[in-house]
Amino acid sequence: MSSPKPIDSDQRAAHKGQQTKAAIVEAALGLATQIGLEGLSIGALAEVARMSKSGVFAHFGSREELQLSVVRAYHERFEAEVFYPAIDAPRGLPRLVALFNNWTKRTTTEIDSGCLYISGAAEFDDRPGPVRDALASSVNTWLAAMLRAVLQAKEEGHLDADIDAPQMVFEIHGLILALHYEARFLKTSQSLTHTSKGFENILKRYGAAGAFLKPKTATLKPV
Amino acid sequence: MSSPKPIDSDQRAAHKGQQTKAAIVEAALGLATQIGLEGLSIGALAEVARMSKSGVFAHFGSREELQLSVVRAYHERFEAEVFYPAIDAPRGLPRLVALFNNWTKRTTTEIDSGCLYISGAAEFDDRPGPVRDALASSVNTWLAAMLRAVLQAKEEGHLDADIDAPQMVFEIHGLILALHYEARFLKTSQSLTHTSKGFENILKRYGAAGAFLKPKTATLKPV
DNA sequence: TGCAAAATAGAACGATCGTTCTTTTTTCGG
DNA sequence: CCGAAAAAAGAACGATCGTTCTATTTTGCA
Repeated sequence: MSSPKPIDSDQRAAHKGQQTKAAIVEAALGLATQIGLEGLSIGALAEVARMSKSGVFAHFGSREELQLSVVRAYHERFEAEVFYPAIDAPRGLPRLVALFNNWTKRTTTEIDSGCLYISGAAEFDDRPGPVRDALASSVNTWLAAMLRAVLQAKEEGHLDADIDAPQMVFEIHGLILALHYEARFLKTSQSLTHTSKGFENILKRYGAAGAFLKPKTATLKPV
Repeated sequence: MSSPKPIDSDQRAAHKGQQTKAAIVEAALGLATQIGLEGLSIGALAEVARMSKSGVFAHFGSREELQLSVVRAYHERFEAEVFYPAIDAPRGLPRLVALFNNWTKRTTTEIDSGCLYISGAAEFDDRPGPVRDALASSVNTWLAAMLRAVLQAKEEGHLDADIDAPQMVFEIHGLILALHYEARFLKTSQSLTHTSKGFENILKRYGAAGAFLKPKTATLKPV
């Protein structure tokens, strides 16, 4: 019908509005990981972004849509930082280990900033709506990826054939949650060590041969 | 000096003010576990308690003091429900198992209401102040009790002599956190089963003989 | 039973919240 | 480089927040 509209919904040839919107979401992501999605206020965000309240608001139309944008941005970042780098590792146990190590590394980084999937779960655990759905969907996607990695490690013979894969993912998830809790809230110093050791224990119990853990100070020893 | 003042700081011969204050804290506890300590507003609390805002406020003098009262009340309840019933169990592994089972049971109950130690950690993890201190102190007290139970089980010979006790407590803590997260937020159905199985796995790995887990449907089988 | 003290209510405050509306500024293709 | 469209700013709204002050009601001992 009309003249060629800009089809780009993301980066390329981005108009001014899309650029500043991305910058706002970036700032909002920083605020939300620190003070939570619920604590994220448009006024405070405008101050950080050096804009007017209404200028910020216009990009989203509602606070809920802003929160959804933040969740989506966090999801993308999590994918790019934890998931994608790990699928370079060989299918099976190496990939599972890579996923866990990336997850641990990211959680360790987030000791200062906070994890949106954890703070968001606490804030929205009985507050139905699109934000809760988006958060839960992201987390479930990630846990499903972990489950897939475990199942593949089983198929490849890197783990015992009779293991309960969801059980293993649950235990791994617990390690990460304990790491975040004790390191960020309780400021326990040994949390990272406990997490690594806990993962080793899990691997052993589920039949992984050898030490597959790859701390950043040690070299990887393949089987 | 003066005439005999009422020495009672708690229940006995409580004046009207202390009674209603207890009732307010009770209501506040219910609100806070659902919507969080930060979400707890005096207006909403007054409505639940069927009182005026200022009437509620007068009992605490500040919102922060109200939050502290809620944390203290939660601590007492946690102690009464999880800790004290377990010290009836024999020192060593039975007591450790009892502590864990009580913890799990309480967390399961809290799937509908929420755990203040978990939501509070997410809300106050980088918000310094008395509320954060009170929360962290309570949690540390509880984790120290768990550590003590593990050490005693080691002394009694119920666990291997060379185990890393803080490591074991960390892993157990992870199970509870994963139970709360997956059951309350993700609404995963198998969470409780995964928690029990995870505890069995931990017990085995740390050298506990026999099945010490005591689910409510099965009978306890002592060694 | 009377009366001071304690407890509760009521009204109002400044601040901040999300949102709407209007106006001004900036962008960018013809 | 002009002018329509997009983007940003500004002001104001009703609501709610924690808190303060004053007035009213209730309590409980002498």
